[in-house]
Amino acid sequence: MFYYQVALLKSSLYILNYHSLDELSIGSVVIIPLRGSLKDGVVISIISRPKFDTLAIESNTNKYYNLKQLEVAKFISSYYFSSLGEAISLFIPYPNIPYIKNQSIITKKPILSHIQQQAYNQIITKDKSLLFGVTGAGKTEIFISLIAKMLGDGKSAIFLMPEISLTPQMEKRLRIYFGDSVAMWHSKITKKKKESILNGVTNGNIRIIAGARSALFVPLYDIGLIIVDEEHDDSYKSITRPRYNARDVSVLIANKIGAKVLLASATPSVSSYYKYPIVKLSQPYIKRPKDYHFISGDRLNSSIISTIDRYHKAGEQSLLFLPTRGNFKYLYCDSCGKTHQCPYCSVGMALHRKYRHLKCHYCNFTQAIIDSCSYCNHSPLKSNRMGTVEAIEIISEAVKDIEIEQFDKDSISTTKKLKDALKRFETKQSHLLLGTQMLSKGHDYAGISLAVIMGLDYILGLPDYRARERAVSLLFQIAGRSGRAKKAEVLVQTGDPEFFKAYLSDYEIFIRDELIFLEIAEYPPFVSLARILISHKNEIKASKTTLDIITKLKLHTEIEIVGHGKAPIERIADKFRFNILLKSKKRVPLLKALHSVDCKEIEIDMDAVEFL
DNA sequence: ATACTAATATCA
DNA sequence: GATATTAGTATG
Repeated sequence: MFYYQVALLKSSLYILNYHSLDELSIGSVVIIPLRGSLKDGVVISIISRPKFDTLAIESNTNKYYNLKQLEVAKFISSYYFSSLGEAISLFIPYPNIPYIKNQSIITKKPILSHIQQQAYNQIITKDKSLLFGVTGAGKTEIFISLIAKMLGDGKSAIFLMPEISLTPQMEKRLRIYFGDSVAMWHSKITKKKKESILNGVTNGNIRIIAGARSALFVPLYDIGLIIVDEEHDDSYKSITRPRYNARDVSVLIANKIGAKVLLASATPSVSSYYKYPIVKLSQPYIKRPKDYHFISGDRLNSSIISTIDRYHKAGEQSLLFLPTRGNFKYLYCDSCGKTHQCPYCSVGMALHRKYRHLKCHYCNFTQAIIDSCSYCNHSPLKSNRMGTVEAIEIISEAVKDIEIEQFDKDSISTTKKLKDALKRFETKQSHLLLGTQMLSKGHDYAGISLAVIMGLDYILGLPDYRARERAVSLLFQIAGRSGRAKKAEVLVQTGDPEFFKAYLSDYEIFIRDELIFLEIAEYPPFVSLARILISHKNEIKASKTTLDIITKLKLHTEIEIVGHGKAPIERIADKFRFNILLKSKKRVPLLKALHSVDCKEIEIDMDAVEFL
């Protein structure tokens, strides 16, 4: 009889013990009984007979996790505070059949400019590097050359992008060089398609996996290179357990399997700039100067509208960025000043005019539009904050014959809608791209002569130690979308133009300044930072739990409790929320302290990027 | 005392 | 995550 520790897949449960008459290898995916039903588990280790009676493993499957996958999963579970089963579940197991592979594939290669070739030569000698190159400097050709080299060496490669919406465009470019040896992988790929891709991987036809976070966990054979494009993007951080950062885990995996890792961005994160060797790609193909203009205020005012109008009249296309999402508009009362809030969350109910209802963006509670104040009964209610929908209405009214493309999560919900919107813009059927974050995410649009950026002050004011980094990087990303083909104007709305002006010529100057600031203020990358989120239906209980945890944490002298209290969003889905923010010069004591309070009702967010 | 629901503990 | 167990509370 053999006894085993088994981690349960997709379960927050800790490791359980089972027995089997068969000798099973570590990493085997097995079926086990638990409370009368059958579950998937993974054999973690062989143990001697436990003191209690065990149940028998129901059956073995023909899938297994290899030791490297298990090691990485163990790290993820202990560093990001999830169960081992949850961490292993990120990975796709290997099938128990031999891989047919390892032959060298010769592909087409792009022709590199002298500058690109120099960058390539530097990257090829390093196991980790950060490619720092402005938008349009030709990073993609370098990626392709590196991947081609890997295929030539009989290895495979992973290419990560922060968002699914970026994959179609990159797929096109990769297919030109790699044809069917590249496959796209993300959560929207159908089960059937995924099966066929995994087939392709085992029979050696597919050697490159490109896609979002989950692409990192596809069981490729002999991975030689992991590329993390737009590495500064916070979308790489998972907001559900395990709360891992795919960029950081990429570096870890590359280390473990001896692969090369390349991070890349036009606006690298301050922390990656600090941590990794930089390869600069400074000269854009074609140097296009940009004209920056600054205006004050926080509304869509006449000077913004008249500028858009001027460009439209001249037959030029524009882009307008708003910080807040689609229908992010609240109802508020002119008389008592209160905002109409969700009954279950301490956030305003967003007005969705298209569907004529109010919706909570946190718990999806929906109700009909109300017309009098629920506190003082005053009517009518007013709506504030500019949403994309209202901005489009205002501009359509003011600018004659302008066709506007709403470019946000509410309207661009599918790949097809994205493609269609970009197509209309490309063929000049539409003249203005108006949207949120999505506009900043590396979609390629040629021929934009004017970029208008609103709401930077709102971002600067967020309760986040990276607020400045987010604002400046956003400005660079949006500005980078314009002037690909000709000289462009960038209109920036902010109350603090001096702050931004200092950095316009070079993002690196900002990074250096920010590093000095972060070192003095003792924030990452100079310390480790973690957030504990406590949430409970009963506010008193949540508050008490918070204080209990703090008492426990105070026993640990090597960590600092930065602060604690109600979360900026006090209540979500009828649960009261409290935050504790912790930091430590050394990562190990912080992890140790956090493991000492690890309990079920709380969520620990290591290297948190969101503080709401 | 009993019946029901909500909160909590436990699973090998 | 599902479910057995316990605590909590309304009811007669």
